[in-house]
Amino acid sequence: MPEKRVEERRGLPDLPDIHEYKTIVTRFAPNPNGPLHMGHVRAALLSHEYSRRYKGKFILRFEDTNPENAMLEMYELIKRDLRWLGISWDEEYYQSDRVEIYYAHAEELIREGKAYVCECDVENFRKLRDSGLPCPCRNLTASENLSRWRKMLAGGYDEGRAVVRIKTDLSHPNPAVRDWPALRIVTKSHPRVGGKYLVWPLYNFSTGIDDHLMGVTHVIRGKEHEINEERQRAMYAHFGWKYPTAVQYGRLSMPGVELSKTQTMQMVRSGNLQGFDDVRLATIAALRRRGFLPAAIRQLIFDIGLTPVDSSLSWETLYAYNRKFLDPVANRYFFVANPVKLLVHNAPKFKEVRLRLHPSKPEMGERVLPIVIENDSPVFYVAKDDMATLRVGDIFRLKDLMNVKLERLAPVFEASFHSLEVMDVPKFQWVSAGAVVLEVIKPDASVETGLAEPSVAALNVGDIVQLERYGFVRIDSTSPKLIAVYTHK
RNA sequence: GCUCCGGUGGUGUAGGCCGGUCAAACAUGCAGGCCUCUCGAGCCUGCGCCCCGGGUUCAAAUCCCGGCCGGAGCACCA
Repeated sequence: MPEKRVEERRGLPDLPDIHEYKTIVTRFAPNPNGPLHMGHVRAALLSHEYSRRYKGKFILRFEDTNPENAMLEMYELIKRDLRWLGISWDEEYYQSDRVEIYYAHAEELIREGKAYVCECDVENFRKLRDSGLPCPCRNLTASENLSRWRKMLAGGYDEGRAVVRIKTDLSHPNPAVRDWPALRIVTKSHPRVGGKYLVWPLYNFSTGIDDHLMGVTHVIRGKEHEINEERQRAMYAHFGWKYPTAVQYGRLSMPGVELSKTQTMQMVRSGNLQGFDDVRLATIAALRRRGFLPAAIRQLIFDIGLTPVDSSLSWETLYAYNRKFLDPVANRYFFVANPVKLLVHNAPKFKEVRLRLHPSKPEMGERVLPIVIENDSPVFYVAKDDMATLRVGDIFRLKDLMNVKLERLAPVFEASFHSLEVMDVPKFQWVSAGAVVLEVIKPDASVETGLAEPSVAALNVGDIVQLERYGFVRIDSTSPKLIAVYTHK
């Protein structure tokens, strides 16, 4: 019993009002106008997790009611990202397939005098709204509004000339919720449904209606939606619906990382970034490419939890979480960045050495590092930076092999054999025969080239390994060149 | 400017609704040690926090008021 308490403390808190509903229903409702990033994933993971905890239902709903920015390729990318994160959904909807439903509800409100078609110039409307006054259209009869509505649907208005507004209390303290717009005219063709519709619902209208129709019980969303909740509540009152339980969380930021979708899209288009999975981004696609594990991202998001306070997340924290999951499963290999040649004289003529793939898990197997011998001396490549720490006469160890004494720095590094047994001297990774060229893309998108031990050539794209004393790395491509992406230390 | 919301170690969270058991917990970070043929992992020790000021109370991180600071929104985007 006491242990259970501790368990519960460490996990997510319970959702409010869970006993008011027989089945808990949550949803994730992305706009397919850009790639998913850490900020979105928070809503997705939390919503999904709660639906599973309470054995409820989880809905994926694409909110693509703005033909101006919906992107066809994003639907699949988003689904792929979600699946990768371990998220499965029970129902899948596209708002662009539900336009008729929104029309029916709009018409109902208009007929009942709870909404009206406004032909006012936006600026005039705002002026009136801000002083709490109705615009001329508001007082039209229901039948006048109905004919305006039919005119809208029939294409009788140009873009921007008419909008359906939901009536609210004009004295609401926040002008932004007064008579908010629910549907507008967009002539641009929609990437999924083409030019089928001219009238498109705005966010609050379609989201509000869908949440009710789909039986959503808990809406988990960022606090930037607080005002939207108020707007939607006004509409729910018109329909006589009960508003779901809303939970909001604060903004998630990552210092030095661009999370904004519009900014990201711009940089991708302008060529400043190489794609949605550019290593400098915190999109899910980029994190996957860099070698982050879904489990690490899930754990981190759950630990951040549901607070309404803003939180800023550093890469360091992300690294720490990922390392915890990666370290036990990643194979180890030798890699030397910026290699320099090293000759060792008078050394035993080893042809190869067998090493564990994981230092504390012999069951993971071994790999072989062959050694080439030229003119009676074994030849190695070691990292330039490592050699820079030494002076002539210093003793160092070629890790897992032998200790040597540095004899001369030029024209090539030369050392003499010292001993075999492990000594308390610097230990450097090395490669020799069969080493393969490996390019590593660093987090700032720069590239470092080096030599990796032969076994690295047999790795597959997607494998995440540790290059000892260098860092974790995910194999990004194997041909024509062997390229890895640096994950973190 | 207006309307909301929030402020716990460097960072991320727990605790706050139901004041005392909170000179405050966990993770990460940083410092040191142990271990290890990796500058990784693991283990141990240490550092470090209740925004400020009043009030209520025997007692406040927790309740109230004020201030300061931060955030969100004020789109015919989502």
